Amino acid sequence: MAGQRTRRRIPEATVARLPVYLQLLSDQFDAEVTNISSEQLAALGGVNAAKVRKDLSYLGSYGTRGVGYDVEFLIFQIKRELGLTHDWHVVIVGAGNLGQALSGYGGFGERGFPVGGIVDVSPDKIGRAIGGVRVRHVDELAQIVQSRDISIGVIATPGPSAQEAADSLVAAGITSILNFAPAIITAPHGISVRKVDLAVELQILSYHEQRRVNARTATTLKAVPGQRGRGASA
Amino acid sequence: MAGQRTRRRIPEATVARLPVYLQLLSDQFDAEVTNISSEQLAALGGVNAAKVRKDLSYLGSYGTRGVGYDVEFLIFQIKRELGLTHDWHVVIVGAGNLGQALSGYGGFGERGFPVGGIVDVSPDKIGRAIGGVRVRHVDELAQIVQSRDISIGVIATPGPSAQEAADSLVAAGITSILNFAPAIITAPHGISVRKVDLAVELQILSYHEQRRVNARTATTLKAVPGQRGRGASA
DNA sequence: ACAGCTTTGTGAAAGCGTGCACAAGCGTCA
DNA sequence: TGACGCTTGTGCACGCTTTCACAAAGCTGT
Repeated sequence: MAGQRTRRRIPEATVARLPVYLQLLSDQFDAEVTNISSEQLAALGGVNAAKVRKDLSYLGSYGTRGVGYDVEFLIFQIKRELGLTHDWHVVIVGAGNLGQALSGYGGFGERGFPVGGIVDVSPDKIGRAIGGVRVRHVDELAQIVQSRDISIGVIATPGPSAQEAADSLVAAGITSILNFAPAIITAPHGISVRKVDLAVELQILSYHEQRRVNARTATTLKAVPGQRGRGASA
Repeated sequence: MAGQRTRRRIPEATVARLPVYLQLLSDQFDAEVTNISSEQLAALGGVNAAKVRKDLSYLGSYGTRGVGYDVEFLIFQIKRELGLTHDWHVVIVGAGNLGQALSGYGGFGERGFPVGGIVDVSPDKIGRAIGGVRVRHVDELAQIVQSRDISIGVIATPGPSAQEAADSLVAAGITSILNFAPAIITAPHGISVRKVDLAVELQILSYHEQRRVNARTATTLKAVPGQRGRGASA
């Protein structure tokens, strides 16, 4: 029965891992592997096997004890659960460096998210074609969204314009937003928002590098005495 | 590696939020706000005020009760903790679509992570200049890394080449890797690895869209909207 | 049919992260 | 100087996530 899909709620942490399993399984499928155990899949993904099994168990009991999982069938089930049985067109707001980079990079279309439109406000960007898609004015957003039944918007504007872009997307009828701009945006309840900030990722790495350096100098100096309180090292 | 440093360890979840606070505080500083309360900062970031205070408390006791935090001082402390008191050059492996997009996008340099080099294996890419940096052969990686004292590498190759790229980076002396390729890579213990997969983010959004659609068709039977978005409220 | 080996699916425990609630501390003003 | 109002810093409880451990279940060979 088809109506069973909404009954179980999949934890957010699991949802975030399903695409990874899908990726790994697709690689295996291409390598003509037809069956895989949770242990093998865990090794490929660098995670714990029990976690893999628990994650997959949210989809249903699709494994065979003593054998493992059928690769092709599991791929199908994950795709179904993630809603990847059809393409989702996306619309990109912002045709600057980042927007051009994102739409020029073919990765979206290849993975089931073709670019259905790009909009900007700047007259000297409108009309240009990027990655085969013509840049249109942001006022046409609602029309673009409706004509292609688009529900996912990508924000690739500069930080200060991000909230405005989000408001436009919501007004146009978008229900999910992927925000690449370095700014926090707010959206009405019921709209899914995710943020990817390339600089933030680098800053997190920087923190670990920083600690590495600190640890190294601290080891050289051996135990630094005193320094009571905090914020001593400058 | 020597025994675990007992210097205060900041939880990973907090480390991931510090760059966000930094961003917000910088905006406030530009707007000439000199003092801010945890409540205000929380509102800007769409998070809980207690979380903000707890996060900031890992840096030290830099707030003033009854008053709040000094914006400029807090910016400095976060930067210090994240190791952002100086620029970190990065080297990009892969000069294809994604690599070109990343280095052409000025966002890295602006935020303290200038591109110190780009390498590829393809002869027809080597020698070309992208975003002011000349593409060199991957064999020159170690030399590039050492001459500029680079410790962060960015992988922008196709998925199948990602592990090879990672191995090259590690061999060249890199200690942190940001992986944009759609593949899981493994690195020796002690190397920090982070993965950003644009398609994965979209797939997570797709899951929520999928549920929305299912929920809508199911509302004919049940009147439970059960909406769960991410991100902030106003 | 059964013994032995493999692997799943899942309770239960342990580990983290989040948010509440409040005492402690600081500034202000009479 | 003392009382009052505001905000930080943090103990504690709760909920989500991860990991362990093992019974249930399937396959193979005798």
